Amino acid sequence: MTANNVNKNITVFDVARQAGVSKSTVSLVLTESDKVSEKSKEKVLKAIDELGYVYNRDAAALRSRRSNLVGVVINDLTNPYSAQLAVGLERHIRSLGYMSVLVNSGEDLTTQKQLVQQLKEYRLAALVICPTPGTDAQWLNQQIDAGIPVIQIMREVVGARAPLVIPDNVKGTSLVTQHLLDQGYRHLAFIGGNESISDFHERLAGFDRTLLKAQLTNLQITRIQAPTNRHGGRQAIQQALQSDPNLQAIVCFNDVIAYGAIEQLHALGRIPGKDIAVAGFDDLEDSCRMSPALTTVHIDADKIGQAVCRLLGNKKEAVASEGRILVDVEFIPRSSG
Amino acid sequence: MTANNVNKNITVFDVARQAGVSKSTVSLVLTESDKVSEKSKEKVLKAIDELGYVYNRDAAALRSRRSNLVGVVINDLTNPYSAQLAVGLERHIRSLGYMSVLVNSGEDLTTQKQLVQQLKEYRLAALVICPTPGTDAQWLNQQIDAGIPVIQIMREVVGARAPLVIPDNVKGTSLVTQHLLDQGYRHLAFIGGNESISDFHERLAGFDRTLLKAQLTNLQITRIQAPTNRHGGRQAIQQALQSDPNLQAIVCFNDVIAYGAIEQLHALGRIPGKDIAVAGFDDLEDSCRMSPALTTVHIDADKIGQAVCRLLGNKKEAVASEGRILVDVEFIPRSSG
DNA sequence: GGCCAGTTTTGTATCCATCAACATCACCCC
DNA sequence: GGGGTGATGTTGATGGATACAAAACTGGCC
Repeated sequence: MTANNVNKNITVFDVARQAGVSKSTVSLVLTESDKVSEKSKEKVLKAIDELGYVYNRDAAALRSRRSNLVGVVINDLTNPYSAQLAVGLERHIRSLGYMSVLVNSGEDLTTQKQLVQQLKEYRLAALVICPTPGTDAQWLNQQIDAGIPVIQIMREVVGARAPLVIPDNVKGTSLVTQHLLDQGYRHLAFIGGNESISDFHERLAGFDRTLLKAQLTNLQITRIQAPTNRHGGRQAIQQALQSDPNLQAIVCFNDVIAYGAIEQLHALGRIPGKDIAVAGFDDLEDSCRMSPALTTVHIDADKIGQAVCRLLGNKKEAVASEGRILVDVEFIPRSSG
Repeated sequence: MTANNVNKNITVFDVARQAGVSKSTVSLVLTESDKVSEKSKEKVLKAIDELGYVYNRDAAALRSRRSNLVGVVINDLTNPYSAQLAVGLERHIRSLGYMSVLVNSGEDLTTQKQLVQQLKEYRLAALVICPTPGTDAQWLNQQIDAGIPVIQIMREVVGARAPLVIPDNVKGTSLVTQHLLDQGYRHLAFIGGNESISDFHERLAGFDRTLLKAQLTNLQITRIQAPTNRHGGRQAIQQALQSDPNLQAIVCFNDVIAYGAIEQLHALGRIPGKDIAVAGFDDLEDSCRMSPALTTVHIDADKIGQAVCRLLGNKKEAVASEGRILVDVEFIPRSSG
């Protein structure tokens, strides 16, 4: 009653008293409203600093019926590209004043469902999801109907009413394939990936269409699916060589597959980039530094982050105006192919 | 006033009415208290299901003055071991009923500070941090004093009053070094890492002490620090070979450094595991599958997760009883050394 | 002084689950 | 029968910020 209560938290009320304004004004400053004069704002900020006040997000979220958390569901954080993407997304989301809650579905449908169910309890500002194979459009639409703004990235769930941010996969593999054809290679393979994800179809389509358009008669083409990790790459190239011993060039579903392929070629005593051309997709940080440096397609994780932020910022408008953002990619020829 | 208000959220009150109990009882069920009869519990769960009630964490956190969020600050998510660790941690933390908020400091001190400041606004249940080099013990202690239970992992900030979970680094490199000595190698190098982090000192200590204990007179030892990525490994081995052209065996600070070293050796036409032995530390997923398979030290990310959870569970007791949990490591000899 | 339109500020109700303290109940013991 | 004991259940106040509407300023002008 008399002594200053040590155990009590400092609230907007204390700040208001210290600054000589009402708590509403403090709240306006905290939410960066422009309806507050420079003078009041300064007084409030000074008081906040003096008291060491810490904003209470729980109380804010309770009243405003929405937190500033953005759920980010990544399919597989142990995949280097996903990690790179997650880091970029997190930074961008934070720069918008949101906090990202990064979770990993591990490509497991049940885990993904549980995660989203749990995330809902936080009244997310938005949900960014790189959907696991087999994700149900109806389920995703349910989440949207429940009031969560959903943004799909990297992979498309057909029929979902959520805006989408993906790299231009078709363009990427088209450029790679054309490059290899231009060098005179006619025995080509596409290895890695899995038909249950949309980007596989797109990347393969870029490959196939380019071959078709070239109208060459002496082509020999091999296609091998494989798990998206190094080991998958190793196995796939083994299979591809079995199916076509005169293989000249390999388009890999992504860089990790390419890493595996290159390792396996080394082990077989064949020199990648010389005996056989290898190209990837993603342009991981290591790809430019390995030997041989990997020919690949650069996806700018930063641009993906920016696109997601554009959608986050737009809120309403976004869904209607930009249902699908295609992020440009860049072909990077290096010594491996 | 009369019609059912469509826009209104379903709350514990609605559930209580549907189940024919009070809202406190519903709350008890939600917090999994054992002070509620099986019969009431069933009624409540049925009502929750029927109404499609979603728990509101914000309200809960506001009243209970603590959220169920656990902040996880990782130093560098693009490092594969960190990613592996983060995934393991996240899974464990979730299994305890908490939600992990994964953020990436990118080894940047200012970012780390900002992140923690932001995380504080959520009244974290705990903060798990893999501290960036240069982290100030006093700053960390301030956070603890502010009421956040802090757990350090992988790296130690000397003077911080936070419990610590680290792998047995000394044992790891000791075993590696002894193994190399046993094979008769006398020209050894330790490459990679940086003296501003505690694990570097520990791993180097394991190396040095083992050499000392061996009491050999014909040793030639090289030590090269380098950034912890593949490129660092490539550069470091280049330097090491310059300093000792007859190098026989290399102890790498971690697997990523070893990957770089192996690549560079390949490029120089020297066969790792045959011309020169290479060993790593971490045992990344790829390490057992590459060629040559990498001799390394296995750190079980799961065990780290378990140890962290033990600390999370204990609350009070933990800090006193288990200030420092040393997670056992396992030496894995393979063909690279 | 009074009035206007626009900008700032303030008072009050509200968001929803939890806590503390208090009822209730069945059961048993002396 | 009085009252103790332990398990369940309930009431009412509470946590800290924001939404909303109403009030209090602005400065200019009749």
